[in-house]
Formats: sequence, structure tokens, C-alpha cells
Amino acid sequence: MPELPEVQTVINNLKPLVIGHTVTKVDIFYPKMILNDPHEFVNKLINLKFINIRRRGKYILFDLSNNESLISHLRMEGKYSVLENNADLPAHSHVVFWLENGSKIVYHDTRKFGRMHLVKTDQVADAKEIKKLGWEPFDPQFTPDVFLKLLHTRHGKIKVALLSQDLVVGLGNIYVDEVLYYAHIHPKSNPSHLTLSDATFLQEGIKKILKLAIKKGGTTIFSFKNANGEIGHFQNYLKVHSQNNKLCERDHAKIQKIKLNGRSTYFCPKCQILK
DNA sequence: GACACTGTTGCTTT
DNA sequence: GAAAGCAACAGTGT
Repeated sequence: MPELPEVQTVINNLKPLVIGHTVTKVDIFYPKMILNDPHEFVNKLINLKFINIRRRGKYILFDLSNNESLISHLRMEGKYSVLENNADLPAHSHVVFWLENGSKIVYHDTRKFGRMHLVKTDQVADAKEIKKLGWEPFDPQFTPDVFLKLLHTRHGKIKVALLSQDLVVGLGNIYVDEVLYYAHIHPKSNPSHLTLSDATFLQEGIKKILKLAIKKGGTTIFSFKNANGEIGHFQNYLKVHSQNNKLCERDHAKIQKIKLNGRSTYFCPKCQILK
């Protein structure tokens, strides 16, 4: 489900409901989801207070009192909802954090792909899934020069490189198609063949598209909803993704859908140049 | 009923 | 090592 804008939307919605509140009880209905020992996980969390909620790539980081942080990834379908204590649990609820103020944070996830674990806050950056992440797109030090150098270390296909999360984080299957369209680059292009001008457009596209998508509360094509159960609206701004057989607004060629390493990929065959 | 498809990532195979 | 394939899982559409 979620790419960077959806993860950021979840965080923005959770923050006012969760920060400053203390965990009184934790229920785990699907232990495989917890990468720590589940008993240890529960015991550590009791009596801890949520201090902050942050993001690194598509990972949500809940900072707790006692210098522990919860690293959580929603994968395809994970959702957090904050509900009244006596409210019914949604279908596919797997972890429930009960709070002292009469509410509960519920993690529900139809496909059970999501994962979470506790680490010491000062060891978040060293956690193995965090350590290998590339640049945050809004980091001012992530410049076109830096990006181009990284792109030139890669062969294969640009779309695959941008999805890998180890050059730049946050893009998934929807936004990567939009970014490549913005930059007039064919998804099968070889990253090593890109120029500084390409890197500049790509980077500009990444920032602009992600920023607008955050503003619109993310994209809902299949199932994304925020912590208040609301859908996003960026699907109304998609130029190519899910737009097969519609006409490109730049040159009116028909948007094509292909499979690229198993992922559905949408692009304009006329104005996205293969390099 | 079978099969294809879905917003992610990480492990296995080639 | 790089790149492709597949697995984790459940639901929906054809």
C-alpha cells in the first residue's frame, strides 16, 4: 500500500492522538509480525509513553520514553487506527496498544506483510533495514550532482533503481511512474546513461510529486486510508499510473502498460525517452 | 474454480 | 555480485 506520502499522512494523523500517551497493555494476535521476542516486546512497552513519531524512508519510527523506538513498516496493506477502548476491532487486527486515556492504537493488515520491532532509540540508524536506506528526498544535501553519481553506479533499469530504496527513499510503484513521466525518462532506461540534466529533472520531480501527494493526503487506488479512516486524493492527479489507454496530456499518445520486473508500469511511449 | 492482480521487501536462484 | 524470480498473505475481479 503505502509509499512516502501515505506513510507521512499516517504519521501526521497519528501524532495528535498518540503523543504524550502511555501504553497500559499490548495484545498481539499474530506474533510473526513482531521481530522481537513477543513477550519481551509487550513487557518493554508497558508504561512507556509516546514521545514522538518520525519517518525514515517508508518506515514509521515511534519514539518512546525510556529511549526505546518502535520501527514499523506497513508494507502493502498495513494501517493504524486510533479507536475508543470499547470500539470493535477492525477485521485483520494484529496488534493493539491500549492507552491510559481510554483509546487504543490498532494495527490491522489484511495481507499480514507488515513488520515491527523495538530497538534502542540511539540504535535506530544502525538497524539493518534502516542502515541500507538511501537519501531522504527532501534532504538539502541530496543534490543533482550527488544523485547523478549514485545513478551512474547502477546498470539495468532506472525504475528498478528508484524502487530499490538504496539511492533515494520513498518511491513505490505509483510515484516512480509519475516521476519518470515528469522527467521524460523511459522506465527501462539505463541509469548509467543519464545526464546531469536528467538527474536534475528527476530530483525535481521526486520532490514536487511527493510534496503535492502529501498535501493531498496520499493516493487511494486500492485500499489506503489514514488513521481517521479517510482516503487520499492524489489519485486525481496521476498522469500515467493506472491511466492505460488514456492520452498523454503532453502529446496525446496512448499511455502504455507493461510489466517491468513483475511490476505494472505505465508510461507515455512518445515523450518518455529510452536512454 | 482457476488464475491474474494488488501500494513492499527480502530471500533464493540463475 | 548483479539481476530476476518468488515468497510472505488475503482479497477482488475476470
